[in-house]
Amino acid sequence: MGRQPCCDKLGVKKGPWTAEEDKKLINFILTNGQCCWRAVPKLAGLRRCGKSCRLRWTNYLRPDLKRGLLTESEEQLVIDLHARLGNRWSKIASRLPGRTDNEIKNHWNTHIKKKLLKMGIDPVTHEPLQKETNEEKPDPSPEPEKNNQPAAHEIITNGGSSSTTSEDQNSSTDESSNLLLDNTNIILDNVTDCDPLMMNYLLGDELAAWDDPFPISGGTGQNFENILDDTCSWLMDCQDFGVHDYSFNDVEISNVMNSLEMAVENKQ
DNA sequence: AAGTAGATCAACCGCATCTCC
DNA sequence: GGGAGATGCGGTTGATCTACT
Repeated sequence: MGRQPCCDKLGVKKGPWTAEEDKKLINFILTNGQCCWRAVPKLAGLRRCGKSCRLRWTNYLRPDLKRGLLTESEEQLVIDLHARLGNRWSKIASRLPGRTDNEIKNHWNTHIKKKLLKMGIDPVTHEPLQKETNEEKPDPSPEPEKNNQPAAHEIITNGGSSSTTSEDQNSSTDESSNLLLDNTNIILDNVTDCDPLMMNYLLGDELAAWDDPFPISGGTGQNFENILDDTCSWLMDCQDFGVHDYSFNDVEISNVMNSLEMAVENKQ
């Protein structure tokens, strides 16, 4: 005897979320926190499956999300991380505060991939594309040193002047970590428009708070307070978040504001 | 102004792993 | 320890938007 299925599929709505549904989900999670997603639709009065609710929350409604295109520094970071981690978008996203794996994946496929191809870099291997494209099947054991073009993350992060070679990508984890650190420092040097979250990431050892950015399952809201730092005046800035679109009434907004203020006070 | 093609991105699907019974 | 559901992840789809003809 296992558990009950996540959703019975019957009567479960699909497709784009409406403002009303968003509002219900936001209200529910603000009140109850993230517990078991399977129970969320029922408790929140949504005709959605838990999976869909989780996705909607993590990819779109989460208050700690940044909106808009990735900055140049974020893009550089994505390229660098992708060179090391491959298509592990969630791992990459965990290094970019306020960004979701879906967002990064989309951005990669629509922007970065093209950019790299334009630069003559294979977005999969991060190695320079073989010029002899007439040879569909290159040497099965190509020697990267033959091509003097630097790899993608070198061009992006080091302006192509790095001494990093393709061998580094196959080196030990420690070496990779050091390289990442080096590149991160370079990025840091070049970052001029870095926002606090980005700085937090770049300067901190690990972004502990972002490992579990909104985990109210324990009911303490401890980390929720963390995201209330200067960067997350998300509800205070309702236009950006689009709260008005959800037709919160004054009382609802007031309740949320009070909660936020209390959390801020507790933190101080 | 209308039609078409390409770009974008939210959401879904299916698989892998984790967790619970 | 094994089976089954829950959750998370990556790939893909398709609706919508934008640019171009």
